[in-house]
Amino acid sequence: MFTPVSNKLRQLGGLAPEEKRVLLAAPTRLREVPRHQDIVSEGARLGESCLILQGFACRYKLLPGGKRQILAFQIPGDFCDIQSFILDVMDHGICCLTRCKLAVYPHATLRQITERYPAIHRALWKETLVDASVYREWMASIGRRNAYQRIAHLLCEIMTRLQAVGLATGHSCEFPVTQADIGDSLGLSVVHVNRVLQQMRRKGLITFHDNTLVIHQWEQLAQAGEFDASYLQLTDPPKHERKQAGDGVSMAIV
Amino acid sequence: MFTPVSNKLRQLGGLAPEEKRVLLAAPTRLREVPRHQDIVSEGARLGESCLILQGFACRYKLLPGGKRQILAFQIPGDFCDIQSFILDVMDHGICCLTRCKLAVYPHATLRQITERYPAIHRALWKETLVDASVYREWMASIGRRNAYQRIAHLLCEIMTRLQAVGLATGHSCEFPVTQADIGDSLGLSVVHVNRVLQQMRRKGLITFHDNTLVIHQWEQLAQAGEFDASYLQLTDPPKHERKQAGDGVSMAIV
DNA sequence: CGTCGTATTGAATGGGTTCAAGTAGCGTGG
DNA sequence: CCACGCTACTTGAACCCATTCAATACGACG
Repeated sequence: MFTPVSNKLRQLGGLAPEEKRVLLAAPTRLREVPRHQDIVSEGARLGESCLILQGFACRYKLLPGGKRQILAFQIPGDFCDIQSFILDVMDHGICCLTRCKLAVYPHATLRQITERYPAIHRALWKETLVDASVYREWMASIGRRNAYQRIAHLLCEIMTRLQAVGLATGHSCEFPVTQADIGDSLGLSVVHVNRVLQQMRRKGLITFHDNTLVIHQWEQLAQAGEFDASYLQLTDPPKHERKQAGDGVSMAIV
Repeated sequence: MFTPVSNKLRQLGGLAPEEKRVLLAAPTRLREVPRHQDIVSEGARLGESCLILQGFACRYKLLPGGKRQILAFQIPGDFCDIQSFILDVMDHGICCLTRCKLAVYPHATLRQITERYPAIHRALWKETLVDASVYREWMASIGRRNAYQRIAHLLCEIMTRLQAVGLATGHSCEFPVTQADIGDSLGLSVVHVNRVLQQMRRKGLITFHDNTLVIHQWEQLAQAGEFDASYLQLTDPPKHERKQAGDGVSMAIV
């Protein structure tokens, strides 16, 4: 069913079959959140964390002036608010870009699991460290790359991450964001995003419409964006068309 | 001796005295690193992690074009490369801004401790989550604030963090960075940093020379930078002149 | 068929960069 | 003691990448 999740679990480093089973049996319920609605809002104090089964979301901050900064895009398999398990108050919101299906993990359950299984504890920690690694790369992008490079880099990142969880076919994937979203994630205006995307299309590097991104010339785009996937900490090189049995485990609530 | 560390430990959330003792007894040796030298270099695979006892450091990335992005400033009490305990390869370097004294924690030791003491495991995880929270705030700053706001925000952050570990007296602290460093941390050119700092000086908001930062008008600067300290996750409100007994624990190797 | 959200285009403006030159402080060595 | 070199800071002027403002186009949807 939710192969992205089992693919993701494989990334999560060194979990034994039993530990994977424990993690998949933990969520107590399924939650659905409609498009453009918060999964978690800034300032919230939570008693549970959510794993994305289906759909796209984004972390974001709203600044006093009304400007928005998107901090990350979250895709199926991401444990999108696991940090609330440790930090009391959310310093940012998480909003659905599409309708999302989530698996809900009560913090009490996570507490029991992490105290009993140090390997799971480490795996969840790792998940947040990979997030942090992505933050760092974005910071470098926003701080030191120009608009063309930033957009190229972002598109390569999205494609690579979706490939890793089996949600891309070749160099094509769903990426349900508006040009305004891209702007808010890279510190650019909508207008300029539009112009740069056109440049890339004219050069034949990409097509991007109907929420579908296709990268026609991976090498050129990756080079333009100085993209090197190592910061994503993917243990397996992203392969296309990988068939995944999910280690024979499946999610209890589904 | 190293009061910043014991102050920091108090932030680290709900550690029992014994657990603090364990953490302080764990480092096997002291390490000193001279100014402008890497504590850890990008690409390194480490067998140990370092806690900063004295001195200032910064995380950074070098981009292919030769540009540099500073990702964070690290101060005494920061567990500056704990992430290498979980992630195999460093995706960025950490460089000393001043001579640094470090307490070295072998990963094997950390492994034993975290498996035995879930609370310490959580505390170390939390440390990295606070780092991530700071990354997010910086991203918002670099992406959506102008030069004046960015610099104001950074100066407020530094002051607040140093206050929290007892390294500021009132609104004055040591901040041993060049204007180029500030530029590289905020995505600005040296020239522009210089001009904005002069603006702030002319308005009487700050003085900043000889590596000493003084904020004369905290309210104005904080407002200009939209600074709200909550993202720093300081459990105690930073108080000046706080005397700290360190819970009667002290570091074994010192 | 009007409306809303998104994409597109042109033109003017501006925040910040880049280039270039000059200044100041400090340690070193002859 | 001064020349020298190094690093950090400062200033002016030209330029440009990206923003802002404003108008238009286009498709989906009730």
